[in-house]
Amino acid sequence: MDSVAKKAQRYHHGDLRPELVRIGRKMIEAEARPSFRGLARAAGVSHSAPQHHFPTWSHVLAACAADGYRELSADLERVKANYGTHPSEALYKMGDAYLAFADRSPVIFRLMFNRSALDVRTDEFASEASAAYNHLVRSIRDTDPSMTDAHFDYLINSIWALIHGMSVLQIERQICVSTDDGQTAYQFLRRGLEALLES
Amino acid sequence: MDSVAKKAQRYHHGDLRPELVRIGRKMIEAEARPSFRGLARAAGVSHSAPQHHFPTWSHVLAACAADGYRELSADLERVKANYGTHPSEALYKMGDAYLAFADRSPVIFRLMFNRSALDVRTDEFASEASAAYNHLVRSIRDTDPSMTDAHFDYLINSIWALIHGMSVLQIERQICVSTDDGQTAYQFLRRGLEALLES
DNA sequence: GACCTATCTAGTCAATGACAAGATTGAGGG
DNA sequence: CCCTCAATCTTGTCATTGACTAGATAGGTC
Repeated sequence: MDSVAKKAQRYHHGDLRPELVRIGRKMIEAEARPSFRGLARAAGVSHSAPQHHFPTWSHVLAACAADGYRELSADLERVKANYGTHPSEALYKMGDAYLAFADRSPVIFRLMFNRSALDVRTDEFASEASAAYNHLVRSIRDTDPSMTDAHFDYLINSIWALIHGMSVLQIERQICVSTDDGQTAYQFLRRGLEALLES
Repeated sequence: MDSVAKKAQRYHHGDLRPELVRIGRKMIEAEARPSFRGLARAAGVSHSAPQHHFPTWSHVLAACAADGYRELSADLERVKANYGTHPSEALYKMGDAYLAFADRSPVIFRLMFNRSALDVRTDEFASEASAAYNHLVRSIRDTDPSMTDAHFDYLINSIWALIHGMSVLQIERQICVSTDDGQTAYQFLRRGLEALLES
């Protein structure tokens, strides 16, 4: 009997919260109607056991969204570590990592940017979201450390908007390519980022 | 007794479907947990009356999303009518109209770009979405009728991504302004569009 | 006027979210 | 080592929900 099933047989799971987040992320991604009780079933515990870790289903969604930001942060950090000495290239590759994350986890990605669905505000969510954002901030600062605050404001908002928007269009399957020269969302994104950095 | 209440007293409502979409849009925007039965109550009919117009709740969501596209199209068309002789200016103002629509109806806006939540595909939704998109297509074509298809592909995707992304950041309250010179999302958007059009 | 179809009402059932009460167990202190 | 307390679980309950069904009403057409 594997470890998970064995744990399910014990009264005290011992590590239920992180397990619920891990299973929750999968369910939210894969099922049309993920639910609190479905999550409990998938974790092998009684229907209200998760409520001792998450008061409501909205708290589960917030925890899963925070976990999404955690993963996105790790992706962005890894890219920066590889291209740290080429700030513009780092930014293009961070955009690509953002696109790839959205492709891998489209439902969580949408949830991460849906303050109406996340009707609970948790510190965990806020701090993870902020950490991810700060990777982008530092990367843009690195492209020109002497830029004015006003120009930085323009760049951070327009660059993030372009990266985020391209990710949304991609997961909504709205990227339009009429020629057959193999242009991709990443190539459009890169050219757009180059244009914004030059402006 | 007003017309709506009078209709509610009759057995045959007579115009229930459009009424359900109108009420549904309001509910989806205003309530944390809009539901099929809540919609029926708000319309003053029995709990399963709406099912004769919408087989499932997902069909209600799809109809409301299509209605959102209908309204967005009207906004974009109105802007084009006013700035038709200045294609670039028309594009900037269409971006502003897009931002304004997202501000007015953030929940519907998110729903319109959430293929996972819209697990039914209706012809109505597809045609209204396509009509809205085509306003953008024509507007970009108008800025330079001689542009190549490959350049057009780059422009339509990056411009739409920038406009959409800026709208998402705005309704998620993520537009960051560190200076107090009154810069707005529209100003960032406009500068970004200028940069993309010049690239 | 009869018939048919569209559109409604009323009912049913399984699943759900949230809440409550009690059971189990792990950790800490005496 | 034992006791206590809190954390974490199980079981149960209730109102509401989505989807489905059966029957009632009424508008349109022939």
